[in-house]
Amino acid sequence: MSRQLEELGFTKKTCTACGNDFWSIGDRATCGDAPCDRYEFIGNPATPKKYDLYDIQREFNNFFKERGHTPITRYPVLAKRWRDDVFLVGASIYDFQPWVTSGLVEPPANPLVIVQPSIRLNDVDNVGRTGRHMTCFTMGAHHAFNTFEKQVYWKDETVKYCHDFIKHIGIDPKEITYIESWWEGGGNAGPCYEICVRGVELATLVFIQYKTTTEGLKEIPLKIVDTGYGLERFAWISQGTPTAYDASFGPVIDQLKKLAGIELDEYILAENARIAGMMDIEDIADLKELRRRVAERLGISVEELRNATEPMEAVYIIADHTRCLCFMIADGVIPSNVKEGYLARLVLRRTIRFMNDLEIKESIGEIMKIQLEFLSKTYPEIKKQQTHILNVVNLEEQRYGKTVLKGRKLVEKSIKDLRKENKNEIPVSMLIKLYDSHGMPPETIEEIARLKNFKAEVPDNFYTLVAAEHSEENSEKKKEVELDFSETDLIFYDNPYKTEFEAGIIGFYENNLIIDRTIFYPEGGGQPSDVGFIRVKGNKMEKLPVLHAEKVHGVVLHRMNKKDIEKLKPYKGSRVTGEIDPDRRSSLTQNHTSTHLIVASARKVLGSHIWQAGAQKGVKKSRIDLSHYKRITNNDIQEIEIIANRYVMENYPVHTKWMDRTKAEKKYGFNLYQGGVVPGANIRTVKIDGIDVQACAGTHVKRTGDIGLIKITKTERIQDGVERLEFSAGEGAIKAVQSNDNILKESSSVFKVTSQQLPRTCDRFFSEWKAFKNEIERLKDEIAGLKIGEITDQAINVEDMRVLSCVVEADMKELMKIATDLIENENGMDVVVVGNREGKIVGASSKKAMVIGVNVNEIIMGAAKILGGSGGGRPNLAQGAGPNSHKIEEALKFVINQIKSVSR
RNA sequence: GGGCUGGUAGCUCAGGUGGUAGAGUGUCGCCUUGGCAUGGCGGAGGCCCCGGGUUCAAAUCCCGGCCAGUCCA
Repeated sequence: MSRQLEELGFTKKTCTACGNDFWSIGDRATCGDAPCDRYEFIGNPATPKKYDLYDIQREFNNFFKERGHTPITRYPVLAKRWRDDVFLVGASIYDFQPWVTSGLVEPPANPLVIVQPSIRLNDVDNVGRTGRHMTCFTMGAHHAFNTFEKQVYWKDETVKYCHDFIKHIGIDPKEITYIESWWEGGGNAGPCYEICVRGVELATLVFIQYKTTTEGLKEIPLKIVDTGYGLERFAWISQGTPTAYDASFGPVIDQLKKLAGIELDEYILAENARIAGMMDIEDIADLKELRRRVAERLGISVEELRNATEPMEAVYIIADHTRCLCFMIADGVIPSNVKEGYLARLVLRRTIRFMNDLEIKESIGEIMKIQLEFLSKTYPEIKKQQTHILNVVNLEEQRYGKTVLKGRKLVEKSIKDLRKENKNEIPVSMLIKLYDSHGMPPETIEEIARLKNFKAEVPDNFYTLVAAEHSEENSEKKKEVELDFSETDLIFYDNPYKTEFEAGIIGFYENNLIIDRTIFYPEGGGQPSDVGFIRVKGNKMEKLPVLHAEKVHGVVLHRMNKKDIEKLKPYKGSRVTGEIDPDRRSSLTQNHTSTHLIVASARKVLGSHIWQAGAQKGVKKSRIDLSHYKRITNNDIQEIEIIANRYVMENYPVHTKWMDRTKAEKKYGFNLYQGGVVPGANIRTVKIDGIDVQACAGTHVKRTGDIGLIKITKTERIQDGVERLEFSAGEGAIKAVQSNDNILKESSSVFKVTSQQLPRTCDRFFSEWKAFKNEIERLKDEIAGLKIGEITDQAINVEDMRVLSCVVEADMKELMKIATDLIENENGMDVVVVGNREGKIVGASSKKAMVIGVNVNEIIMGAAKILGGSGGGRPNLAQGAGPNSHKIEEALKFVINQIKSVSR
């Protein structure tokens, strides 16, 4: 590891401050990294020439291109495009994991150079405040992938390249230190050098040679040079600006300053960045400490410092976040409440909050335009997505507005409720609840409370407390099945329409038969397995059903009934014939090709951001999940349906072809992985000319015309940002249409109208029904009034109360009306209890009766007990019922007796 | 994928512990005024999201579903 450095005149030393080993030219006590050394470049650039971020990117690319590296265009920041273990690209090496780094797939070039925008959100709180943290940064990297057969270059050359590049841009080698360290990440590990100049770490050179596993480090067949140059830092050190932000996106900051009407205090910023550089900032407590130290150094109070710096920091945060959002959304992230979409929403809402702090009147779309304008010069692909980005951002802003408005009302109500309880502070538990369930940022709650002269204190560890609310769930890990069989030959690929075949039995695993070749499609890629039969060749044995097929490490397991497996066991090594259910296969095939057509149509109708987020094919119906930032309207669905069916009618051939993964990616891009990330060095491409290409292992029709008909039957919002379409293909589609037809016919026959008239008829019936309902209500009221006249003379006097207790021909509703009317309408009644022949009773009482001590609910309860049921209600109005309706007179007598006993 | 909210009049929302569905706003009519702004009075407008269950009784309690919001991985 050291030969090259020695050759360059470096010697190894130990840092007197941190104890790490490092290399440098000449005498030196400290390692060159913060906090052992402080920033020495602010206001004092380390290079003779000033580089902006674009200059340094070009310089970096050209430097390595001239030295035999092939430049590769950047990958999308949405890592999901080719891998399913992380959401976003956090470093250039993510582009090549796991296929290239595992040695399975050839790299796109070797050696290569790439300038990769990368996103890391774990330090989002530090952004804008430390002068160096960003959510989105540009990682320059040169990579070499060394295999046993092909050695490209390793440590010595890497160090030399790095050294030469730093020298090339004009930094004095005496200022460079190489700190020896160890690196781990993304499932790989190896020794590394951290390269520092004037207190700032500019690059890391990693020599990956291990895989990190639960059992520890495992050597991998490849030796990978993984370098990472923080290009923003290079721009910063070359310009000597107070912060890395000014150096990286100064023009955006200038415009934001104008909009917000603020000036930056370069002196404070520089001092802040210098001190921040000395600190390892991880949480809010660290940030507070940073403020304290900066204030002390400047000789002002923390309060004064905060007032001075917060607006500047907000500008930096907005500039940083909008840049991050541009990449995210341009590359296909749709803001939502889950996964990477949630991360985008988080950043977006944070941006809006800081815009509000600065009282910027413009919408976030306007701010994004500034950023887009700036980025478009370097990234034309972002410019292309401008309309889409602005659509998404504007919609999100509206949504956030609604959320905050709702939350604000909730907070105001909560304060009101708390005041009633004589409290003057919002408890932390409520802050957590408001944030967790309603998305109210605690700072916003604090602000509202302050306006209402109410207290609310957000603890420093607020987000830790929120996290504690969420109990940990443990994910079950699937048991790895170890099989010692050679891979099964999948003959359905060569002969997709074949339904019978012959093969040899090579073994058994649990309830599964293993044969050397098969036409059974094993479940995968959202396509269910084939089913069918197997029989021993030339034997009189009956056909044995195959229930299911799945592929484990290339071996297809044919699941069968246990008794059938036992029957087959003696025939190991024999030949078998097999057949699959042809109708099932043909339906699944039609359904599968249809998914490709529907996704392609959806992209056409809704935009190129449409991405398949999952799919499940079936015989009768299938479904696909599409990423889209709003609900798909019925109009859109119908248009998608028409285009998909047009593709069918135009009868395109469907080409399938096995291709080298890297070559396929180069040719078709990541749209290949629309249907999900597929494994392996070689991938099978399914191409419908001019419409769609996907990496797909499923079975497909020869020509789109074979599908027959595609019918989208249902849409459903399965998540924010993901819409599910259900559809049927071929005969299934016809059946779906017929079933809709039946529903229509059945419904219209109920009304005895044609189906064309159905909507109008339904509407008419419904409004008539409502009108009748109201009419009945009114009539019951009237009837109750009439019945009152018939019974008032049955009232008796108990002490000085008028009491009525009798049977009336009336239903529950009428009984209620009678009882309440008699009490309320100044008939002089004090207690009324009425019952009917069905065993229902209702009682009501006047205030006077209640003062005397008559509680109708208790009386009714007792009376209902006589009826064999129960009842209750409020002291002035109660109801009850029971099955022994013939005892109604007895119950009513009981009522009188009760009132008498109470009034005495 | 998991957790937590919510779904009631056209709109915004109330409805401790099951017991006659409410307010504000809008709408319509009448009154006040020379007319308007306004003010007063009155009316209409509810499958209390859907489907089960518990109960004498469910907007309310329980289970399932649909829709929306939100936090976390």
